[in-house]
This record gives sequence, structure tokens and C-alpha cells, in this order.
Amino acid sequence: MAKPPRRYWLFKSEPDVYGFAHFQKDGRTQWTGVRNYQARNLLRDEIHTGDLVLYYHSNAEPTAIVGIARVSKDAWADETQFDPKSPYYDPKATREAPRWFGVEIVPIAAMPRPVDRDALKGEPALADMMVLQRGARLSVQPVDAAHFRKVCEMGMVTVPS
DNA sequence: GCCAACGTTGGC
DNA sequence: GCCAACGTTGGC
Repeated sequence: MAKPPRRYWLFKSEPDVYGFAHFQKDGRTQWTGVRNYQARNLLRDEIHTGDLVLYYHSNAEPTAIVGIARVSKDAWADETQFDPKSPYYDPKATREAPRWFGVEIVPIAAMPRPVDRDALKGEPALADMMVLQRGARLSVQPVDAAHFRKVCEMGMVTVPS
């Protein structure tokens, strides 16, 4: 199968739940716990190995893009849906027909200069970014290549080749 | 802590 | 299949 062109994404995470530092310590993680169908469809169907990710801290002080990551494995079933003890347990999911999926990502770099929401909003070139739109709750979002590069520039991180 | 925006559920 | 009620997200 032909390798799809690289795409760019933004993943939201609450730093109290799974912050970028924790992610860096782990070295890799399956992006689990997403329980929204639109985000699920992106994870399962659109996000592929080699794609790049802006790591966004939501519900945070400050709310900011704090790092970048690379997709290291295409999606497979999110195990937490099968675990009755997990907060992400889904009693309607079965192993024969899993409902929820997650890709694996690895950290590339923490932003030397995290780009907080005010900075994002203050940059005219980012005005169309989904995360800045009113009511944009989607926890996994597509990002334009130009927006990705701009955020890297603002965060003083080298755009990965 | 408030509340607007959005997604899901379930009665009908 | 509609839509009101409810739950969640997440900025502020």
C-alpha cells in the first residue's frame, strides 16, 4: 500500500491527567480514552504512522501547545474500553467489534517556548486554527501544515524533517 | 465556579 | 426520526 502523505494533528490532553512531561517519561503511548466518534474516526482512519502532532494542554494554566510528537503506529483497539475498572470502560464494546481505537505516538520535543492560547490568538496566520474556534471541543483535530510550521516557529522548535 | 457549545440518550 | 433532557468539555 502506498504511503499516505504526512498530515498534521493536534491532540488535547489535560496535564493533570497525562501531561507532556509524563508522556516524555513514558517515551511512547497509545492515545487511549477518546470517546467521541468524530475523533475516533480520525484516529482509526486518517491518522497514520509518520504524521506529526501538536501536543496541547487543555484545562491548564496556561493552556498551551507544549510539545510535538510523531505517530509511531497506526490505530488498534483501545484496551481501556474492555476494562470494567477503567473510567473509559464501554460496556457496549466487544473484542469482536471494538468501538474505540488509538494510535501510538512518541515525543519529539518539548517546546523550548510553549505557545499559550493568548499567543496563538495573537498570531493572525493562525486565525483559522480549529482549536481557536468557538466551541471546538474535538480532542483530536486536523492541523494545516502551514499552521503546524508556524506553531513550531513560535515555540522555537525545529520542524521535523 | 460559570456557562456556552456540543454530543448523546431515550421517550414518543 | 424528532427533539428535550442530560452530561461533558473546556475557556474564561
